[in-house]
Amino acid sequence: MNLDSILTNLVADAVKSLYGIEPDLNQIQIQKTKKEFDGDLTVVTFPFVKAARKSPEQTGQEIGEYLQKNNPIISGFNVIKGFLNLSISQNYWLETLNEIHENKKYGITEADENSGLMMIEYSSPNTNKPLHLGHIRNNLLGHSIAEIQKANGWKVVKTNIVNDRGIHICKSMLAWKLYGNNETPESSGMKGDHLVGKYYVIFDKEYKAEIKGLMVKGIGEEEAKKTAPLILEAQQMLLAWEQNDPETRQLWEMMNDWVYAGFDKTYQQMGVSFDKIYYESQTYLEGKSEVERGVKNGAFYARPDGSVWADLTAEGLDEKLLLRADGTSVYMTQDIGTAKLRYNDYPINKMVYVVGNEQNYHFQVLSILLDKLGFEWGKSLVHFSYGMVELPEGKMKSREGTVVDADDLMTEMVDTARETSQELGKLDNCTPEEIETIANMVGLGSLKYFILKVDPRKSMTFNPKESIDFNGNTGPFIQYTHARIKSVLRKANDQGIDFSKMSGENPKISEKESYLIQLVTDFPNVIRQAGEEFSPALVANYVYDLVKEFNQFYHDFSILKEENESLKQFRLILSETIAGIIKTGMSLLGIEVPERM
RNA sequence: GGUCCUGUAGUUCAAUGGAUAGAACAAGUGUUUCCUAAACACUAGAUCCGGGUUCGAUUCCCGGCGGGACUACCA
Repeated sequence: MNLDSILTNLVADAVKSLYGIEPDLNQIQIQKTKKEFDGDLTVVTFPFVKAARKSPEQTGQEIGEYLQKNNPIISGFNVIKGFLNLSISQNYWLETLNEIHENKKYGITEADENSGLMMIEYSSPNTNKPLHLGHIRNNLLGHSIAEIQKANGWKVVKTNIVNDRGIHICKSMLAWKLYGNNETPESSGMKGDHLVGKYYVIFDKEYKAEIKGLMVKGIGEEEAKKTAPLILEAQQMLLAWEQNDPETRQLWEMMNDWVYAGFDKTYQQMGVSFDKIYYESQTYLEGKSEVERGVKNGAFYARPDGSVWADLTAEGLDEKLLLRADGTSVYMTQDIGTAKLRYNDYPINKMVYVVGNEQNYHFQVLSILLDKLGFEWGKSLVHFSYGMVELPEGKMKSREGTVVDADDLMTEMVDTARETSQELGKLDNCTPEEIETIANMVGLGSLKYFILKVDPRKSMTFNPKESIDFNGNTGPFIQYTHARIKSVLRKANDQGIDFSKMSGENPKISEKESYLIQLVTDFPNVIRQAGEEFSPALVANYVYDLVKEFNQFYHDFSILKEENESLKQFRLILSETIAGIIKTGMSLLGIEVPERM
């Protein structure tokens, strides 16, 4: 039982016995005492003033006296206006720290056979171009949410739905066929996803030229877009693909394989992985048959031209296309099929889609459609919707070449980390392998932390220059603190100091130190809340807060020089505990922390 | 037009309805006989506007104003 709930019950008892009313537990607010006041925890007494029929000061005084008299963990109190500041006894803090220190999995709830299964879909790339900065946010959020939910006792299946078919990949294929001269990743030395992306850009360029040419001839823009030979040919290709045309299929498989090899490298460097990958080429037919079933039972309707629609006007939405007039499926059709397959494959209790907020409408519709089709889980799907990543100059636009490529960015971050380390002489005693490992941890840690510390719902600005900063609220700052703590612990070990647990008399600890223990006790709550709110940012900001507080303490005291043995022992235990929390917390963000740097 | 999201220091981010709205970066000033100076300390700076609910509102409600997304036979 944590301190908050202990205190809540104590205060409830106090109010009951003093004023004869049973307070609503929600009314009892326990919060950390602000630094400028004495005490550890604060009870807000305004809600009881009416029942007490006394001033806030008197009410606080009475409750404080009652608490101190009746419970040994309250060592003192003071009252300021409606705030009752309580001091918690040192013994309580020391015992708590000991318990936490002994618990190697502190804050983590492991899944057991009764745990629910959560499927988390993230990444979901198209196979026509490499991953960019937007995908990075998606991947990092997806991976981190999976880790956080695991830490909350869920069984988690991470999944990726690869959009490997459709008009977009036909565009790359067509351009490669027309202009590619049989170029391959081997012949060009390019990473496969980048090579395919190159042809996607070429298609776009040539297509635009055709549109322009048609418009010169006096054809309207809309008409030109629809009738340009390249787009007609791409559409033809999609049809040929759906009809299993061998040549088209072969080209498609070859180019997709290039892309997958490229993606694998990117995922590996980013440190994300999947338990199960679905391909739309394998799920879209399932969607088609589901849609046809919907037409039969009246959930959807066909128009004279053969296209199939869902009428959602009753739900306050528009009509939604589900199958084109030519019988090909659209995005929504595929998501219906994929959902069905997934629920056939796994006993899913909760389905989470990590997809950008530009698709809020899509998932609103998907939820309704699945419900209409009779899937009882349709209504309860979670769209974990995150905001866009923008650059200081504005939005990323592939046309204007302002897209930040994922591979380039990661390389740049690691390079910068390596250079900075070397400039500072940090890695002078390391082997080249060690230098690489640390540069990777720091460079990627910097990038990941920069992105994950922001509330996912908000759109964020990514400034490449600032993200490589290693000071302040950054990944490297946290990693650095961890490395320093580890360094102290190593030296203590070398000196033969035993800090496996407290022994001897309890030392007298400072207010700063009890505050640190208090922060430590928050960790499990932070994990729980981060899981409920789907917010890695809560974990990130908590860890930073802990590290910052610790750093201040760390510089005011000299741990190893401390004369008092029990105090030295206590400080080492506190340090080790905090290092453990930093490591666990950062691992929930998918960030590694080095032992030295 | 409709639906949804969002507005906090110069900038990037915080703040279950609670005390004097916190950090970081950028600017300025200090601190290395010391466990790692990728650090620490100090100085200056903000809730878009107007109502309402409340003992108390950055937070909740209503109305403006600003920014964004969606409202495709693209995925």
